[in-house]
Amino acid sequence: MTEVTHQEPLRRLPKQARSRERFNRILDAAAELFAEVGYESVTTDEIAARANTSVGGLYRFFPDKLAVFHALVERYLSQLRELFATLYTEEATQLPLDAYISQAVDSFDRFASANPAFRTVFVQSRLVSTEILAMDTAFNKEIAQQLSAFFAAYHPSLDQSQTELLAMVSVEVASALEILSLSRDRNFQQRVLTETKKLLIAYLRQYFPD
Amino acid sequence: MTEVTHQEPLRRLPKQARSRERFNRILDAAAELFAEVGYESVTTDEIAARANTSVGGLYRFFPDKLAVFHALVERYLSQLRELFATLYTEEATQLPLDAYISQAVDSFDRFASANPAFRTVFVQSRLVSTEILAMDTAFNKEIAQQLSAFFAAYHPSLDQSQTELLAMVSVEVASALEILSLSRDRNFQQRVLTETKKLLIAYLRQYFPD
Amino acid sequence: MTEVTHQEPLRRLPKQARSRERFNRILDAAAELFAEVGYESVTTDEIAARANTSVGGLYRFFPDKLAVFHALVERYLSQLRELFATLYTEEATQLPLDAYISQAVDSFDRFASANPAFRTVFVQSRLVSTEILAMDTAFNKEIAQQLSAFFAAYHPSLDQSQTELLAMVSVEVASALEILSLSRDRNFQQRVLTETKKLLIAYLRQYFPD
Amino acid sequence: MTEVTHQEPLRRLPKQARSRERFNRILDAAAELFAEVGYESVTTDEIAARANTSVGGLYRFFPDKLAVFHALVERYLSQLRELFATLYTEEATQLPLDAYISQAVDSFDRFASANPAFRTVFVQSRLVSTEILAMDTAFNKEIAQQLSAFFAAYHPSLDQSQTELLAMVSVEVASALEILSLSRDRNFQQRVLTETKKLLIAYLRQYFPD
DNA sequence: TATGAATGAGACTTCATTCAT
DNA sequence: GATGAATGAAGTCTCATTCAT
Repeated sequence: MTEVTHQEPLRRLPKQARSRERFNRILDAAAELFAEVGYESVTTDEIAARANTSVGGLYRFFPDKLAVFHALVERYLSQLRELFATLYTEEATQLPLDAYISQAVDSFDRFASANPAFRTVFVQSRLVSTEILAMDTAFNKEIAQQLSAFFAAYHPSLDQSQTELLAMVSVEVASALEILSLSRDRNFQQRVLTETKKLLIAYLRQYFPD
Repeated sequence: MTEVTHQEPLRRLPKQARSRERFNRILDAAAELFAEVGYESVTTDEIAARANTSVGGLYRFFPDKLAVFHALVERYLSQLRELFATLYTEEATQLPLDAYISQAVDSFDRFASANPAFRTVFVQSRLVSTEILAMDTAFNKEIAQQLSAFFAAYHPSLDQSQTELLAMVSVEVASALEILSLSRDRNFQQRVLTETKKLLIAYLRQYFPD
Repeated sequence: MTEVTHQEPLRRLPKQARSRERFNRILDAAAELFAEVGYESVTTDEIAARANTSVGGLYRFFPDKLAVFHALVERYLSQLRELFATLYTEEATQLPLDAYISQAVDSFDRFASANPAFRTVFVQSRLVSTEILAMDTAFNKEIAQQLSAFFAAYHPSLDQSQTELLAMVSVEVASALEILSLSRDRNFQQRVLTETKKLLIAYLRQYFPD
Repeated sequence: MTEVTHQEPLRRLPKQARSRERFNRILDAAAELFAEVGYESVTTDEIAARANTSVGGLYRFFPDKLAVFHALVERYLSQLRELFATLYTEEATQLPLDAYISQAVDSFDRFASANPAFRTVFVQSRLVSTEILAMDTAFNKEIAQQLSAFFAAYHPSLDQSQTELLAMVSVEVASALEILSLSRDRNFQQRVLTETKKLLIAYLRQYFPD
């Protein structure tokens, strides 16, 4: 934990295609490395090298190493926000619970498979900076509230604290099993996915009998 | 990640009561600090200071910083092994599923509450050294096999790969929800504990209808 | 101190009016910045920016950062040479000592006031490069010799080593008091100027009684 | 100019003889190097090497490079304060002006000869940090006020602003000529010293005729 | 020709580890 | 055996200089 507060998150937001591409290459490289050996053990030189740039290139975009992590988390967050937005639509509320859960778990799986470093990076948030921990916490609250509102639509008589609890538990479980699934081959992944759905359905059916 | 392979895990296993006590004080200090700021960010001076020793004192027991982490994980592991041993007994097999799960979740909760740094430390294993990752993986496999054998006793017709999957999923879910529970006050912890039991029971009942 | 010896002092002496102007703008910017924060702390980017050019523009005229300092010192030197040339004329020798000193101190004050960075830049010469130190030393010797010749004209019986010493002391004192004067408001500057004249007159009158 | 404000001037004030000696060796090495190539061009590695330590050793005493400069200036300042304290005594006021000036110039010369880096270091104060500039300014004011009080004792009818001006001019001139003297061999130094006395006496006699 | 993005050497600083006391 | 001062490798970041556009 080097710095706790952190101004000036980015040195410049790249507009040119060329710059934008390098910016994202750096974030991709950082994601891999952070997931492989952890934030502190990654050197800025390594990030730059894996992104096919020089350190100087990295520091053109980011004021310091922490800002790279910060930007990476923000990129994940905005992608996830988008993902969840597509899940909580009008029509979704009309689906039977089984179908809805199945679809949600599949969506999340697609995201996590496409972003293998995602979870490992998030798990480090707490340790990297309190500001990033706050981002993470705020995001989780946001998602849980969205999902909670969704549950409330299914079963309006449940009180809010109860739907929020269900939401948190569901998200937590889905995330944990997603990581487990990613630890092995594709066949294993499929089997875990199936169990995740069975588990969530069995659990939530108790609250939403229809 | 400083070193990946690692000989000579301990300089000496302290036999004298005095030594033994200091050894444990160092591990306690390390657990707190690793959980607070992460392995790489903790300095050996800090560990020693919090354990009321000097760096030199630390290096009397541990050949290097990694060995401290290693020893800490081993201490957790042996405690957990003990815990699980009390759970998989002859009599346990006689209990109804509900009662058994409830008891197991409570046991695990007691352990985790008593060892607040436990999970945060484990989460870092992967990143700290491949050797420790291996320890962790081996341990999880061991636990899952024990639990899997247990499940097989409940329902002998399930094949092994299936009981192992159930075991892994159950352990993963229980762990994740335990962390979630520890993130807030005691009231929240109780509510999450209750949900954990409901969730596991609903899930496993599908496989063990009786 | 990056480089100590230094070839190729300038990339090209600009002839075009446009170029000439940019060249001087760079030197002006550099003078300000060197005086504000010192040679090493100034970046070539800052010089270029204050001169309303780009780094590339700067490197079109100067092979490296040191050359900028070098050129700046040379510009000051040639201005000073001109100044002193107007002071050591035939007619000057005819003036009474008081009048002559008064006029010389006033001239020097006009120059220093018009070039506020001048002294701060010179003070750094020693530290920036031995070549520039040499320039500075050579110049001081040159001035002292001119002044010494002048003194000899006033009082032919003094030996050369003595007139040279008088010259060096006089120049040194005038310079030091000029800096002192520049450290405050215009009123203070006037008072110091008056003291400078009184001091030099009192001192030199001992050698040139008439 | 790296830092402008600066907390925590020293990491630890060495009490043990061993430490104290190393502390002073570092300051001596720093003085030489700062005088040779300037604050920014000196590396902490060089300082440590010339002081026969390692960088780490340096950082045991000083939180950063600036603190070394700071401590060096403070050491000079306290030595100078002592020096001036011995000059402005009761008895001194009884001496004839000539004798007093001669003695003061000699004292200052002894100090400057024994601390060859002194003036070059001071000249850089302005550029290194505003805090150090402030120290320097405050010290000069202090000295000028002491000397001014002394002059007032010689000639009570002069107003304060006038005695202060005389004091500043005298100190400035003495310093400048001291540097000039140090630029050559011992014979030259003696000759400049003699001129310094003649100059100050001639100048001040105008104000203190007796 | 002018621009400013890219490079990478090198500076400052930390901290794991050793070892004299 | 215990202490904590000393060492120096290694990491983060800056900035002089180059060069593609």
